[in-house]
Amino acid sequence: MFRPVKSQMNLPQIEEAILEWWRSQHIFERSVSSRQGGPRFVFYEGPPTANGSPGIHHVLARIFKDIIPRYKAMKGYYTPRIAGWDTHGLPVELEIERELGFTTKTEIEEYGIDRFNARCRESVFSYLKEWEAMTERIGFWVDMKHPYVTMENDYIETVWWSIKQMWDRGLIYHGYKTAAHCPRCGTSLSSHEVALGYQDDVEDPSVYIKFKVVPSPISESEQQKKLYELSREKPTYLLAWTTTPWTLPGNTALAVSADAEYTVVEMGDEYLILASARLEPLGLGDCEVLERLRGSDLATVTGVNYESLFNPHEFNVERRRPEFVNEAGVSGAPRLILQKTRKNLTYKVISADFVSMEEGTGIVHVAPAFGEVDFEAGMERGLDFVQPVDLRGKMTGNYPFSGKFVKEADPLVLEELKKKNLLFRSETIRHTYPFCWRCESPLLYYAKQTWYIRTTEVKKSLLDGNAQINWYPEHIKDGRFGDWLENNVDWAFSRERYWGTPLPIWRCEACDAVECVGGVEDLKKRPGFSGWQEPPDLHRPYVDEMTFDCPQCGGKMKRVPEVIDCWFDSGAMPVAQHHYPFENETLLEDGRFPADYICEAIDQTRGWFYSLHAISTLLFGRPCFQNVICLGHILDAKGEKMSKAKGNVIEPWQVINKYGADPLRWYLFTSTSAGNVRRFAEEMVAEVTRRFLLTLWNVYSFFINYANIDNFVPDGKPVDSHSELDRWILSELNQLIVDVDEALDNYNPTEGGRKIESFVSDLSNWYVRRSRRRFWKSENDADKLAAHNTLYHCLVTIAKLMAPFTPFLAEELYRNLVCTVFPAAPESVHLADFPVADKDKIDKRVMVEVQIIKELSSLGRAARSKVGIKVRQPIARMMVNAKSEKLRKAVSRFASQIKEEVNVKEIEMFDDITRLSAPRYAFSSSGNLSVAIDTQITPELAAEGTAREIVRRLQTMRRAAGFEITDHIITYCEGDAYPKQVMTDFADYIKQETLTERIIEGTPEEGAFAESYKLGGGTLSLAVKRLT
RNA sequence: GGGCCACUAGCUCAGUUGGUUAGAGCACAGUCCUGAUAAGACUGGGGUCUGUGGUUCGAGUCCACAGUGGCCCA
Repeated sequence: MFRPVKSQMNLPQIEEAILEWWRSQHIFERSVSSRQGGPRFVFYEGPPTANGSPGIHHVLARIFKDIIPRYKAMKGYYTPRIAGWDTHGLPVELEIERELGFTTKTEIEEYGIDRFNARCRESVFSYLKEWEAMTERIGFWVDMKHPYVTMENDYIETVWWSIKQMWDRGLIYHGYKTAAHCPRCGTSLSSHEVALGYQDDVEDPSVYIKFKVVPSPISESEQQKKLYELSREKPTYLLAWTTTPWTLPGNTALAVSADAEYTVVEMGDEYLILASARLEPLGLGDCEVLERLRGSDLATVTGVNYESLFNPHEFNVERRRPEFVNEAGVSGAPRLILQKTRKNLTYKVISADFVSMEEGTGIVHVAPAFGEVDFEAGMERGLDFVQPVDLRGKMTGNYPFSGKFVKEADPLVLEELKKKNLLFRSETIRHTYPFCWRCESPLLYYAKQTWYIRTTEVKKSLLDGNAQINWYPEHIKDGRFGDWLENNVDWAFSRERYWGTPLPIWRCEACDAVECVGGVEDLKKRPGFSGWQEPPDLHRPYVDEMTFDCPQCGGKMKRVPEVIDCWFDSGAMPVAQHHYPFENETLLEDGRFPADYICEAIDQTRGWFYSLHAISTLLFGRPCFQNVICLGHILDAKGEKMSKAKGNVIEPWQVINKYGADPLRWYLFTSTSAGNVRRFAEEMVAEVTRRFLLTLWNVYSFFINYANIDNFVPDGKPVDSHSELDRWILSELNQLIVDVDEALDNYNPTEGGRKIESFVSDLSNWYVRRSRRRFWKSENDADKLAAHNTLYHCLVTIAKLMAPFTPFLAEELYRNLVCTVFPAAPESVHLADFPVADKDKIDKRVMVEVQIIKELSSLGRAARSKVGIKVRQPIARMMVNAKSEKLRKAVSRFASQIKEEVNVKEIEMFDDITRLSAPRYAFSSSGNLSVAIDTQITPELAAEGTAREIVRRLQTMRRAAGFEITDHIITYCEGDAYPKQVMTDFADYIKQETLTERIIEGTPEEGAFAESYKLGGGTLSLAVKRLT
């Protein structure tokens, strides 16, 4: 006996009960341990930060992470899943800064790095409980009792080890990077933060500056020679444009486009040089043209020289020049070497591909201290580096505008240039400019020293490794991810912050020698080591206290101040989660590396996907994940990004509490492909529940109902039925197993889920619909048993197929269908094996035939509806055009099905259906199928129709009266002659269909449920009374 | 400014290697069916397959350009 089931379903309640049962029976742990000895399937969890509430996008990622290992476990793979938490990084610090009301780093340092970091440490798990609750509630099975945590000493130690590996191979260097810098907060901003603060319509100066050409007799072309002559005739100027006058003291080059044409024009007593294409836009089209030349004539090896606008030496500002020199232990790092004082300082014209002809003059002012392209050009060409602005945004040196904030210096700089007759034109412009998202100060691009990992060294290896990875969707591989790798630049991985893995590099205070430390023992055994504290904490400020003696000069070595990018932390998880190589030395050989599967959203191409791949390639020369599902983002129902400000954020708990986790899971799996952007609408979760989950539930409750009525007990043997209907659904079922297995094997839950949906629709709307009578009939014969067995087998198989998708519902079905009757069976569907298709049962022929039969039935119903004959009214015959042998066979095999479905007495094949005549026949056709129905209703057929009408009324009354399906009744009737006659003529039929023991003519007894109807042209009063 | 993805019915999505009249579900209207069903069936309205060119005997599908939206980078 199965546990009785109602046709209503309260999923949230069922799910909570199953969660409780899973917990108490340790089903997750056993689903892993029971497959020990099987092949390994390795999943890596990309660690979320637990200092914010999990959102709907986290649910999406976590269920896609979940489904594949669940499937693999059922396929016999040993698949432990370790949870992880990302605990470092700027977002954590910003949260604490906000709490403390800090806006500058000075405030943090005054507060104390120890206290600050202690607060960070506390805060990272502030939402841990909620994350754990959510993770469990949505059925993401992952070991949260033994997670890896990026801030733990062991984890940090492995990160140090991995950095040391790179260091030893010369892959780490100290270089420069241009970053957006907030002068008020005194810190660099990450690109994400910069993106938060763009403002449109910012008014800035738009000025044209004249740079005076120094005549040089050294010429490399005719044009250059001409230029020399011109510049001796009259003062000649290169005209450049800028919106940031305060950067002009830092100018050390002018850039032109090599292929573009430039013109020398006459302007009163002087000559100007600018791009020919910019003459008209600047209103200089009428000037007299003296010479035309190419950019490459200006930017020759020696270059046209021009006078420095502000010679830094005159204003007490340093002039440096990049040189590639070997710092002790650090190879090939560019350093900026101080240059000697020089009078009459001149700079060169260079050519560069960033020169635009769309704005300005076609000659670009280059200041390597400000701006990324400027800086890169400076490094490449060895340009001078002049930095006249400090980190607070104030002009240094002793310029007339020294001490002023850059924006305030702008007009003063222009005033100076005007005095020197170097200002050609001064206007203003409105454009987009970034501001600090916290304090709204204008951001300054500023070149700073940063530690780099030379990833470009292994670029080929990165690309080769990527070629071995299966990306879902595929286009990410050569698209977004492949492009990112193709354009690889060295990884600037240090951060001037506090709460992060400290960079394990120590520098000698005396001789500047640097050493990299690869672990705690490595550190402690250094000569003269001191500063260790118990219990150890490898974070700042404690690690900053640890010092040792310089092996070069014996001086004191102190750690450099930087921490590392938290993306490096998470990217090191394949080794760091196991504290490799300090523990688990066999990690690389014992099957725990690389991962078979990872899954995150698309933004991780430059985040975790990259950091994993880069670190693995750097350390081991091969990728650390083989298959990856890359999810698209979730937008709201209107296609807009969810944000707290817009108030369109979906709260996952609300959806789960209302509908349950499985409907949400099913919706997310099947609504669109994993890689697509998706719009989330709560109503769609409701729809999926109604359309699919409830349909399945009702098939299930239908089965339980009748199985219990008949005391059906499955025997566990393969179903062998002679019924064409059974053979059809079993064929479909086995095909479904093949399809779902293949879809999940190809990391495509969407495809697999949709196949299941379509099967369940067939099962409910054709198999059960067409089999109702077989379950309902009173004899317990072989056909009924076959029907029970077939439906049972279908439901059990679906439960197993759906287990990875909807683990709760699948469990509920499985526990009742299987565990109640087979005590020896695995007690959870998640401990069961994934179904294996019996391919012999797949019969394409029968599948095609049923398709035809369904279509013919539709046509029959359509023809009836055209002439207004209700389906309840039997008709004499339906003609089917007999176009092919295949069709004839299908019809003959399934004739009884069509007859019932269309409610027709006979099916006949007819060669030329068009010879039948209207109005006797009504036609309907679609594609190459057509049917005709006989519309003539004989009195016999009419009476039968009336009988069916009576049965229908009685059934409705039974239900309205609240009787059970199996209740037997007495039926009373009184009324006009015709309906009463029908009741008499069809008494047996009516009694059988409505479980009526006796039909009594006359007034019903007290307490009977009574109603009156107009039927067959007369009135009939009916009443039903339950027999006790 | 560059790259990637998407765009098919009011909404959510299918649409195989280019090949009959572009489909499904939801929603809407009418009719029917029903002792598993919160369902289902039939009919109907609703489509310049984002647009413009091109390749082809033939384009929703392939190519180019443009537009809109999303993401990433600058």
